[in-house]
Amino acid sequence: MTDETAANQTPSLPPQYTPAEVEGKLYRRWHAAGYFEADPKSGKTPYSIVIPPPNVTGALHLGHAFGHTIKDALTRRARMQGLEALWLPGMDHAGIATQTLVERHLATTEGKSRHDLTREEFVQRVWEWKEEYGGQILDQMRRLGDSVDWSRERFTMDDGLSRAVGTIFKQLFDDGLIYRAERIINWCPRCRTALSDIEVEHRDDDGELVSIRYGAGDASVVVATTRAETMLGDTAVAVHPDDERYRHLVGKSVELPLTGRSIPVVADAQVDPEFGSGAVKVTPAHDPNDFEIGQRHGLPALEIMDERGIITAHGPFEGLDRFEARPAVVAALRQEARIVAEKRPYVHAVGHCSRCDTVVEPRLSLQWFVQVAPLAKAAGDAVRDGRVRFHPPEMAARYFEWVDNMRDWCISRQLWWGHRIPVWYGPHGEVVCVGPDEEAPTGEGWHQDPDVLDTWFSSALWPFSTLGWPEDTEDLRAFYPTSVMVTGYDILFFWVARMMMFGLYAMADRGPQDAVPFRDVVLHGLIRDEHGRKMSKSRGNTVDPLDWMDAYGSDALRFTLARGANPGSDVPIGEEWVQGSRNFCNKIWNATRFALMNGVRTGVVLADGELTGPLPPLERLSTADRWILSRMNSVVAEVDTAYEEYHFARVCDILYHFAWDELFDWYIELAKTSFQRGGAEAETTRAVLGHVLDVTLRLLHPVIPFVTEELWCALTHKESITIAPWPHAELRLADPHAEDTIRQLQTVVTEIRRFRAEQGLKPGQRVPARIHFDDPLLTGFEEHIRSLTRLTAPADGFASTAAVEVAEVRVELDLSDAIDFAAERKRLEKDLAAAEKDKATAEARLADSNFTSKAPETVVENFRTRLNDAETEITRITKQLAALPRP
RNA sequence: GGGCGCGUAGCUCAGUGGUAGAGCACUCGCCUUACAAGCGAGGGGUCACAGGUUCGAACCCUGUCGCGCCCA
Repeated sequence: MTDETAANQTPSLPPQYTPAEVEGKLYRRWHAAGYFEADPKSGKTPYSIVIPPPNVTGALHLGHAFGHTIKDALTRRARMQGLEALWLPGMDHAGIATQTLVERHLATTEGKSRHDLTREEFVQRVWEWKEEYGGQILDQMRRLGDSVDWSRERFTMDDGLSRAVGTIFKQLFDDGLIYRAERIINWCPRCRTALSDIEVEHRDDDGELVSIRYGAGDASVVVATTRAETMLGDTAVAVHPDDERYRHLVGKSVELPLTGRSIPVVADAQVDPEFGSGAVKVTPAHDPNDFEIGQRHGLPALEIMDERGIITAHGPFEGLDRFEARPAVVAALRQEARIVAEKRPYVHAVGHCSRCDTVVEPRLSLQWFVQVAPLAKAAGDAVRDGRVRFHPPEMAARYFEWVDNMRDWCISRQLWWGHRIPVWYGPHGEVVCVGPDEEAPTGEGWHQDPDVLDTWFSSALWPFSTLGWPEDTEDLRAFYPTSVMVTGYDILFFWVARMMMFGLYAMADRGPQDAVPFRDVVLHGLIRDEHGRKMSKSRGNTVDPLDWMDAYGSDALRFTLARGANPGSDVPIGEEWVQGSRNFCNKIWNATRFALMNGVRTGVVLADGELTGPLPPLERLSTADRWILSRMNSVVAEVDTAYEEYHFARVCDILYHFAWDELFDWYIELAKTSFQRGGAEAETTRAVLGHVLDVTLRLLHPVIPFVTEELWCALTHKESITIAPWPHAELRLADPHAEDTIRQLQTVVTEIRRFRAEQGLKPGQRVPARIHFDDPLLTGFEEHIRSLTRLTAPADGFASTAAVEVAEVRVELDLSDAIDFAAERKRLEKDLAAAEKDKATAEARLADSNFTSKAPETVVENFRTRLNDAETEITRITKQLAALPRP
């Protein structure tokens, strides 16, 4: 192919990459072609990831974008590796969040509450809301480029997944692992439902600590509380059995102020005699510790608040909200001179609802629980004996801390939106759990439990319910266990631990090795702003990922996120970093554009008509060609290693520097000389550049799918990089000699450029020079060196006025009279100082017999070489300095 | 109170026994025909502090100080 025809075929790419012009188009093409759809019957080794289901009410935030970038990179690479890759998308129904949203919608549009509708009508409204407004995150996933299998999209309230919920509930119930009990649970008075322990966030808040005197005279005791209003529900005072101060009171009664009631003093070892007065008030219906004390001593549990947090105890406080009642009770006590001390502010940990931030109220309530002990034990063991691996491994410590100390899981929620608890109660106290294929009992007096299950109960089934469980489907057989679970460490307990418990339980018939829901758990960090601060609305530093995608492209956002993904640490991100990634994409664009403009294509046909595959025979290649192939080969291996360690930051870093600094910089600059010379040399360079670009684009594709697809198709004229094979390392390409040679070339060129810069020569200014090669190594590169350093051939009347010496290369330049001797002296003196310092370091080491006798020979040899090189440098520079005119 | 992690260039972070690195920012010079979203050159660090192990420590051990997160 001649340069002329090549030029004619060149598609004209614009000089800037415009993501908006290609992203939508490419995603639609990928989807239409069905590249993302997995086939359980392909016979290929399966690779599967289920998305930790985002919330149906949610919009994509940077945390999602981050996790999705990682999952997509893993999936795309697996697909290119020839595995049967499945990334399964979907959402959870987010019980509390969705119900709250729809209730608010109902209130503002129709002025109704859900109680104005029947339960069925309300649930119907939620479905309608979901159809109209829910799941905007799914479209945002398309923007990001997620290669998910949309044909398998799932929703936790779907029929299939609901069936899975019913099935496992029945199994757990029959195994005695689900039970109903009256306990103190975490209650959100705003959501008006029970919460599990992990849906409560403990935070230090300013409160008050009030010390109150109960009883009078000898029969009196002081107790302290941060929730004074709960004294209305006190049914005892407790002291430690060994506490001498109160021994005389144990078994007696004291008068409870404001109520006219008299309550007993009990001795209980749970009381800490060191804390406060050593005596505590006991409110069994409104405090978990007090509940336990109450159980032990047979105390009544007196409820004084309703589900909204409003006081129900008879008296002047009835009808007050708990936070209004608190100061009112204190004031009343003060009037009776019962307050002996008050501390404000008193900072203490307060539980808040993780959904709405309302202060959680411990409340005595009849709820359903999962008995977690056996499940949690199995979940811990699977990690302990290596069936499931954590990345990074330190994160397993947190996991163990949780599963080894887990309390029973409260799974009932007082909501209408969700999976209704499949238990019926009969007229004579019957309790019947009804499985999915069973008939519910009917007749007078039978009714179903009104509550629904915790959303996380259904999310915990996700790795197998989405694949068809409880049916024995092809998908389930092929894709379970899934390959990897990728999620933020902040939701380790919500997802990973519970998916482990239920996976091991439901899939137990697979045997211990294959019952696990996933082989690897990758816990990534949290997104932070450019100063490492947590992103939050109140801080005003949140960012909508769509804004950055609009401004810089999805690839730029993805690359920035992946490049920040150092295992185990949080990921700071700022707009300038996204700009930097955009610049990188643009650089790739222009490098490929340059290649195409120079007739580069993949698939080599040599001038003699010989078809050689991707590369010409190695013996026909130049040193530069062999160098870039050797480097490429190392990069392929390094990228694979980094992927296997889930070290995405390193993947990006390796590729960024190889692409930009080596391929797009040095190799392309050297290639310019080849292209200029033309002929066979230009032809092999075209072949090599085409191949290395092809491989580099494929290596980058999992992280930046759009720009790589657009360019790869232009370069190869093939169908899609999405289904192109993942590159593999080839030992035959390793060429240490070529790498050494180019390293030397780079040093020579850099030194000449440095000389030019320090002499104040303009980059464009041509300077006549004579180049001597004492060593033949770089002889063939004279033209390249001249081109890279703007040195012209010596003409008549050439007069050497300055020289640059590097290793075995001496360059004499004719600067006429323009030479700046002071700058030159400065440059040489700096080099001399560096060489002398190096010499001193090496000498000191080698003079130490301890070092020379104990250190490995290669290390000692290394220092000998350094010493030698430093001495040579010193001699050379000293000579050059002496030749300079005196300042 | 228990556990985990982190203190490296102005900023954000890699590096985990053998000559201290990157991106951004900064200084100087360039619109050199792929790219100014670019090119060339340069400056910048007692690797938190104190001990110890080692021929050799940013790296391993001990302690101190500071910061973050999880759990109670």
